[in-house]
Amino acid sequence: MLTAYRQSALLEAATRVFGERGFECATMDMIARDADVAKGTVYLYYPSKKSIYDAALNGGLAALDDRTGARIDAAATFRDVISAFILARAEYFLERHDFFRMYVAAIAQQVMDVKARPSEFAALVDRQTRHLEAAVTRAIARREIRRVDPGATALAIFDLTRGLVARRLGSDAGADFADDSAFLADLIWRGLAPDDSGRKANRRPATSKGKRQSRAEARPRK
Amino acid sequence: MLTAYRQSALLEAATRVFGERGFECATMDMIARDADVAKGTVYLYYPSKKSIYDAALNGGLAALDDRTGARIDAAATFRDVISAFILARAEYFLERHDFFRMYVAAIAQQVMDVKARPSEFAALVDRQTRHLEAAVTRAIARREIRRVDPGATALAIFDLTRGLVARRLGSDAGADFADDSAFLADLIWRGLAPDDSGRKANRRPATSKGKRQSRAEARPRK
Amino acid sequence: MLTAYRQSALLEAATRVFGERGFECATMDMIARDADVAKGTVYLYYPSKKSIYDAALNGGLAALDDRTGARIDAAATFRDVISAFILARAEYFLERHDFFRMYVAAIAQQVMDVKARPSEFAALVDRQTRHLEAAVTRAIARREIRRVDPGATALAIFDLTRGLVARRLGSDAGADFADDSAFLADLIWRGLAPDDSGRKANRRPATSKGKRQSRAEARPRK
Amino acid sequence: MLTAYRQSALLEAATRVFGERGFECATMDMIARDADVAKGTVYLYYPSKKSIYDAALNGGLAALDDRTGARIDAAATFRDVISAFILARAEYFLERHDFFRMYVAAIAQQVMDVKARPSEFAALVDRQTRHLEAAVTRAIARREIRRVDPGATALAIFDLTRGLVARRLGSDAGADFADDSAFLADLIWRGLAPDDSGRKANRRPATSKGKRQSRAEARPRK
DNA sequence: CATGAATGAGTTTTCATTCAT
DNA sequence: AATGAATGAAAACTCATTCAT
Repeated sequence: MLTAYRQSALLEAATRVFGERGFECATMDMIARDADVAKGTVYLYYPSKKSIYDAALNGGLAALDDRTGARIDAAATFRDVISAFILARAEYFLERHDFFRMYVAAIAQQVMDVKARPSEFAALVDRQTRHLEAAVTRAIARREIRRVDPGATALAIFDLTRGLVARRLGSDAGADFADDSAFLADLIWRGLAPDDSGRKANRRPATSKGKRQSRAEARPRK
Repeated sequence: MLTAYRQSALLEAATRVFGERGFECATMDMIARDADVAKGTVYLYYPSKKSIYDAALNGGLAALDDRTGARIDAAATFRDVISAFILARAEYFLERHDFFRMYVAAIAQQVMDVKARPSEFAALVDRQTRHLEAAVTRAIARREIRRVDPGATALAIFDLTRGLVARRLGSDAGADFADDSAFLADLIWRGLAPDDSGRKANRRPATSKGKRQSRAEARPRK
Repeated sequence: MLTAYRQSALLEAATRVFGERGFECATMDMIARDADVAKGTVYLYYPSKKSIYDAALNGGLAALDDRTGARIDAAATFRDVISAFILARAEYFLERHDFFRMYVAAIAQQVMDVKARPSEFAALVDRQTRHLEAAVTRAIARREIRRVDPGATALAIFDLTRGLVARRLGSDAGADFADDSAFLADLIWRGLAPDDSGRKANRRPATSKGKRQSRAEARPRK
Repeated sequence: MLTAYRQSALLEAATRVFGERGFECATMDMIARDADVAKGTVYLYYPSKKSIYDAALNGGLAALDDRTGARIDAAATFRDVISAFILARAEYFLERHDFFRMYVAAIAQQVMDVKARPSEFAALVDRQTRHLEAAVTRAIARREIRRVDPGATALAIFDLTRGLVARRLGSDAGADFADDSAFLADLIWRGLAPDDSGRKANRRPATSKGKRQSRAEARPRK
């Protein structure tokens, strides 16, 4: 159906425009023009500005999630999981600059709306770390890494990845991206190494066990 | 002078309003009302919405910088530097929720405006990691930590701190904040431990030396 | 022919929709949906929104007129004419709420458009009182009632009927409708009784003779 | 205060525009232009199109009510009450054509919105017949007129007046207005005359007593 | 210095009408 | 004949900014 084509063309246009100007500064007219249709046509497919925004954001996020999840599952060791997570996300975002911008803005928005009711976006963001968290748990069980809080660890990897991508997008170059991601993967891997033999730099044997709530973007699990 | 008083009252009001609604959704009227002056009065002190926004943002950022810098300088060991950085920033932000929200939105905005000209804000953000970067360099020289890229390391710590605070602000709880920050400090510290004796989890001796540009929020220094 | 069927189905749908929402708030889409055809199809039968509106309005009005005329003609005495007029109209409107709403709105609209060119609607409304007016004239000739201005009298009966129906439609009850219509018929009948013998409440022997223009909804006949 | 001046100038402009085009077709821009202010200025005084409409309608209605009430109270006999009611209203409306048009449209609208919740407008319309109804009740007690349903009677007078004015506004002339109103007053007066001696045209001694709900525009009293 | 009324450009959204299929 | 996707003009409402007092 042509409808499907229009729908996705509009979503792409919306991602472009929202990514470049942000929700408030984007206008429906810009989106329409970008998609080469008249303003009214956009409303044939999405009933409001908010709805096309949500569709673009959640759609992109779901795709990201699939990709990340698949890569994590394909990783043999936890060392590979870390790299897989960082690289999968970084690659996805680097392919889709505009979507990344929307994404960052949406995360920021979430921090703003303190009392926001649990949105689909929040749920998707949450899912993002879930996979990683599960991998951390498995790695602990396999003694690949020391006993750490899986949630906090997943979030740390998540935050580092986000920072990495943000910086890469800002700078024109992408040359030393491999170095940077390798550095982060290495940093985490070392930071999670099991407490063996005589290590000095090793206080606080981990964090307390009671804390499992620290969630992706901080929303309690339910 | 009364002028100074007004100026700062307006800045506080602006921080409150911008923090709660974001730049676009905040109105000059809200700010004026919050500061208990007439709308026109705001324009006596700041020539535009953007200008009062910038003043509020940069003012808060400068204060944060001072505080962070002082705490870092007071730290004896690098282990303490890490904690000092995380705690100084977290405390500042937790005291000033509204400012943190402005800050996060501003960072996001920066990611959005790809072609943004170097702003004062960008410069200030940059300065934030400078102090930390210098501390990393010193720690390497003192053999406290292994040879890593100081810039990348500083940014990693920076990103982790930001994520920590964002999560803390989102959730109502603040109980396990100490745990979380300790976990992160520990993770980094371990991750930076010198390569001694027989450690296994240790590939890639560091990252290449040529890369010093990876900057806070990624803009090349000028 | 199917064409005729479609045409009348559309008219019914239009009456329903216009009656419920008014001309401005009704949309062609609603009418099409109500008639179970596509939007474009409506335009195959009526060239514009206004035209389908007019067709629905004038069609309903013509039917009303036929019905009222027949009932008046069947009445033996003028007393019966009054009742026939009131009841014929009231019954018709009560059967077709939506049409009555259209009708009322159209009357109001006519009052609004001061400079409106003589419309078909105006002519039809005019015809409504003509029959009644003729009956009044005959009744006067037969000495059933005193010498009154037939036009003014017909309009008075017309107005009272309209008010009665409007009130009946607004309230849910329909119980005391018979009472109300009887009351009105009686009021008029008494008001028109010939000046005989010793009646006291009887000043001003009628109204002047020159005035025949007072027309239904006030437009001079042409 | 200038504010009061603006407020009433806007109300006048609104009455003019709403009276000429109706609620839907009137635009805020027209009102603003008519009042010689910018579009935004209207919103300084009235928060929405609906609100300025309501203010204009209810304001005009309240003034009408005051005027009518005063005139009725000043009437000595019930014969005078009838004339007073008709004339007071007719004069008011003839002075304010635009308001009358708004009024008629509002009444029509009420018929449309079957399920409309009791509006201020409905209450004001109701009040209009209350005064008259009370006068009818008094007249019955004084044996000036026969025993009729006061509510129904008041509404009949109300409807006749409305019809009269509507017709007068439509036609250019106003010449025979005195005649017409006198005719109506006479018609009603005769129709209400007490049942004395030997009158023929007199069936149904009035209407049943149980029916007091028939309300102006049909809303039950409370 | 302070005020707050006034402005009007700019945004979202609706819907009658057209026209290719 | 019938469809329904596309159009774009029009309208309510917002708000940064100005300026007379």
